[in-house]
Amino acid sequence: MAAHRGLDDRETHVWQGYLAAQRELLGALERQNLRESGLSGAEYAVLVPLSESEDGVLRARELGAALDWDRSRLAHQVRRMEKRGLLTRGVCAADARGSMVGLTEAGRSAIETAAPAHVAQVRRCFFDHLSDAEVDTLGAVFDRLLAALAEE
Amino acid sequence: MAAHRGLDDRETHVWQGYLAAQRELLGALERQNLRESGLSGAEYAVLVPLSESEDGVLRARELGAALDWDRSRLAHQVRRMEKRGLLTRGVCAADARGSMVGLTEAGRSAIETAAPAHVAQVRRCFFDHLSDAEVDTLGAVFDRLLAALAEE
DNA sequence: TAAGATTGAGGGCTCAATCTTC
DNA sequence: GAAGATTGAGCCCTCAATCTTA
Repeated sequence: MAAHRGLDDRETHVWQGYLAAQRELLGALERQNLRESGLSGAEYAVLVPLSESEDGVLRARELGAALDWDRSRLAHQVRRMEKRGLLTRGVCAADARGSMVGLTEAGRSAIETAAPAHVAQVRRCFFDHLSDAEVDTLGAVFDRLLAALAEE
Repeated sequence: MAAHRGLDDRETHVWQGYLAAQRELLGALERQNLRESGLSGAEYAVLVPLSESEDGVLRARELGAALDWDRSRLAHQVRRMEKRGLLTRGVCAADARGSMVGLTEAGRSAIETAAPAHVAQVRRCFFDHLSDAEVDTLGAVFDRLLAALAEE
C-alpha cells in the first residue's frame, strides 16, 4: 500500500494485522460484554476499581489515576453513568475541589454479573490461541513499546 | 484486578500491556499525523486506497471493501471529508444504487504530504523496537487471532 | 427480496476554555 | 498561580431504520 512505502511486505502485513486484530478483538469483547451484561467497555473499566475499593467509593482523582484517564474523559463518563444509575457523585469532605464517585446498588450488581463472563471472553478470544512462549514474547514487546513511548 | 479473576498475574499483565500499548501507540500516531499533516487517522485511511486507484476514484463499495469498513461508517466519514474538501461524491454510472468517491486536489496533496511522515512514524514507534523474530511471532499471532475471530 | 447507501441517535474520545478551591 | 473538576464542541464509531434501485 502507498501508506507503507518504506515498509517491506512483511512489515506491512504485520502492521495491518496489528491494526485489524486490535479492532476486531476489542470490538468483539465490547459487543459480547454489552450483550451479556449491558455494560460498555468504558463502563466496565470504571466499575472495576470502584468494586475493589473499601466501600465502593473513590475520589475522582484516584479513579482517574487507577484507569490512567485524564480528568475530562472521566468526568464525561461519570456523568453518563450517573444518568444511567450506575454511579453517584458527591463532594469531597477533605478537599472541596475534589469529587467523590461511588457505586450504586445497580452498579455493584452490574459489575459482579459482568466480570466472570468478561474474563472468560478474554481467555477464549486471546489466551486460548497463544502458546506460553508467544505470551512471553507479547508481554516483553508491549512493555518495551510502552517504555519507548513514555520516553518521547 | 477484579476484572481478571481467572487470569493469572502473568496473563493479566500481558492483557493490560496489550490494552495500554494499543491505546498509547495509536494515540501517538494519531496525534503526530494530525500535527504534521492535518489529517486524522480515519481520513488518512480513506485517502490511501483512493490515492492508489487508477484515477483517484473508487466505488464506495470497493473503498469499503478495501478498508474493511461497513457502509455506515464509510458514509459518515465520506460526508465529513466532503465537507472538508478532501473528497467528492457522485452517482455510479453502471449501477444507480452505487456512489462514487473521488479525491480532490486538496485530498491528493494531503495524502502525498502525509504518507512519508506516517510511515516513518510507524517504523520509529513500532518496528525499530522489535527484533526480526519478534516481528515474525507477532505476524503469526495476529493472523491466528483474526482467523479465530472470523470463525465465530 | 436483497444490495448499496444514507441518516439520526447515542456512546465515546480529545481539546480548549472555564470555574472553584487550594 | 496550580490543582481538581466540569463543560461544550467536534470527530469517530455502531446500531437500527429508511430509501432507492436491482
